[in-house]
Amino acid sequence: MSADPKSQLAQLLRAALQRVAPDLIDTPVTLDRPKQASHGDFATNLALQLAKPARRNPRELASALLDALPPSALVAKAEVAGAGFINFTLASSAKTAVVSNVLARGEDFGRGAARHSKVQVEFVSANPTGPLHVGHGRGAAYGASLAEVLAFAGFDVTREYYVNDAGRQMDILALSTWLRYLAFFDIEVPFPPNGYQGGYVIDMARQIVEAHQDRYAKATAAQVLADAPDVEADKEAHLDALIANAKRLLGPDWEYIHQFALTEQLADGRADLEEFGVHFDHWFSEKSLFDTGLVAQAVAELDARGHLYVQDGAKWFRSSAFGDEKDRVVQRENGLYTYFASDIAYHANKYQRGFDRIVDIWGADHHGYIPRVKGALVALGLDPARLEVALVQFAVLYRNGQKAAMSTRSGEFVTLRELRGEVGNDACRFFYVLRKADQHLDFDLDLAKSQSNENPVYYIQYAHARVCSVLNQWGGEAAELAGADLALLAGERELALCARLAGFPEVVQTAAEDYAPHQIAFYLKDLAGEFHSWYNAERMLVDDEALRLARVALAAAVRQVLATGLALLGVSAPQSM
RNA sequence: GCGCUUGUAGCUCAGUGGAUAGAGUAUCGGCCUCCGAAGCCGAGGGUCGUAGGUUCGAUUCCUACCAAGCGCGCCA
Repeated sequence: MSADPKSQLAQLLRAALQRVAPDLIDTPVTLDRPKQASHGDFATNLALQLAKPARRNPRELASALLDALPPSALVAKAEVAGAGFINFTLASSAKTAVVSNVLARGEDFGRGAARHSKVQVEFVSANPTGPLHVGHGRGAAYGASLAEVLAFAGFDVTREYYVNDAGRQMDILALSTWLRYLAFFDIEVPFPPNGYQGGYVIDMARQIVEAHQDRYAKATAAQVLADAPDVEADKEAHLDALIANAKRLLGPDWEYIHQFALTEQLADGRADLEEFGVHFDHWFSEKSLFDTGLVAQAVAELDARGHLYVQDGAKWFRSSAFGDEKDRVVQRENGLYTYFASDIAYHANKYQRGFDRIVDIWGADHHGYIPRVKGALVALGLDPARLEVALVQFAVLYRNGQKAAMSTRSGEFVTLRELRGEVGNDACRFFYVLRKADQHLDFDLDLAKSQSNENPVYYIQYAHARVCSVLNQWGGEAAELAGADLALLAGERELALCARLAGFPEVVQTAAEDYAPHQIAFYLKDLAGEFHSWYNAERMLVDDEALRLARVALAAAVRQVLATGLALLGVSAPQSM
């Protein structure tokens, strides 16, 4: 069979359209899978679409189309229904053919044709200033699943993590680490309230003590606090003064502390993500953009194109001319580039690397940032349509029915590691992608922990394990299944399962187009449900040899698609559980 | 105040310019001498935020309003 039933049907309809209304041949032919079984396997509203331009009664048009439909062994029944729908019921053989198709293609069933289109997906990109928390977890799960789905749909995908290793936040982490280190030598500087409070900072300080003893402790508390504004008056200025003092007092050693903290946190995050099944092809350093001069270059390019102006000593990008609500600073009065400037350079660099499509996955609180980045791209003469920003709402944690505070600086957060440890990687990955990314996610910790066995992921995994168990008891060779007489799969549930399997490639494509891996999750729930239903209603390992082979073949096909789909979501497909 | 997003069953959420709007959970009632009961079958539960508009047809698209979340720094 050269094409799937859906596209064959569409071709038949176009032929009928050519004969009934040749002047309206451009009317798009759409085929839906009706919700109700009584409406057949596919339905089209073609006649309803044609009714107005053709100025004819839709039901009359529908029957004219039916009369003009070329005969095909594919269609068992075709009828006009409702206001003017045409409902098709496929021949059983056309429905069951999917079983042999799945078994023949194996893990490639559902894979889209290679598109030679390079897509970059950038996600997580959390500041390496502390452990990843549950909010990052959602971005990680979403990004990783989306990247898998895009790759499976046929795109050439690159996964990237943008490391913010150049900014003030890293300085704050380095300072925090050093202050904790000094405390080991009784040099007590009151810890700034806006420093990083987490215990991991103390751990890093201890490591430095163990490796280098008092080497970095040649300072007094008074020196560290010299000329710093009062914390109460301005805690940010206070913090900046401490950072400046630390840099001066430590000299070249500051770089060591800074680098140590960065390396440590990056390695920790990386290990965390790897354990979560989230892999990256590239770790792109923000600092490298400065070292290679790309930031200065991007700003100079904007300047050369006449999109910058100086006001109050700072350089502004005229982003309001490109749809942003106001202009933005790219270089501060003190000469330092803003984060926005390095982000412009970063995105210009993404374009230079030749990606056909660039997907940025951001926290939804950054939505206001989109117009200025796209504006900068336009200003640089780049096509903004190639950049797509997918927003992920933060997960709001609930503990004991209360919203849990979540702040990296205060150290009050639930880490991704904790969550994974208590809920399990599979349930975690699945739970995260079980809803649309741009929807708020209420993550009830108590529920997730206490009722983790009720997570729907087990429902799907259980279906997979059940098939595996049956296959084991059947004991035959996979090759035998190719000889199954699929015509014996005539039950209502069996045909429904076949139809569901046949829909998998479409689900993959729409999930990729909509950046919506949750569609895979819902599909798998449906597939598992229909399998469980069939399993309870019919026995597979029956005495009749031919029937047994046909049913085992169907079960094996279900197992394959469950395994493929779960893999796209980064969830394991256990043989037993 | 302006902008973006969201409002669907008690709760958590899918869904779609089409036909009688779905699932999980919770509640109630059934199903293991038979391939795994982490399962299945059934029941109840809805003005799809409100009001207009476009359409043969709107829960879906448009407008206004109401409510919630987020964003409006020479922070990142």
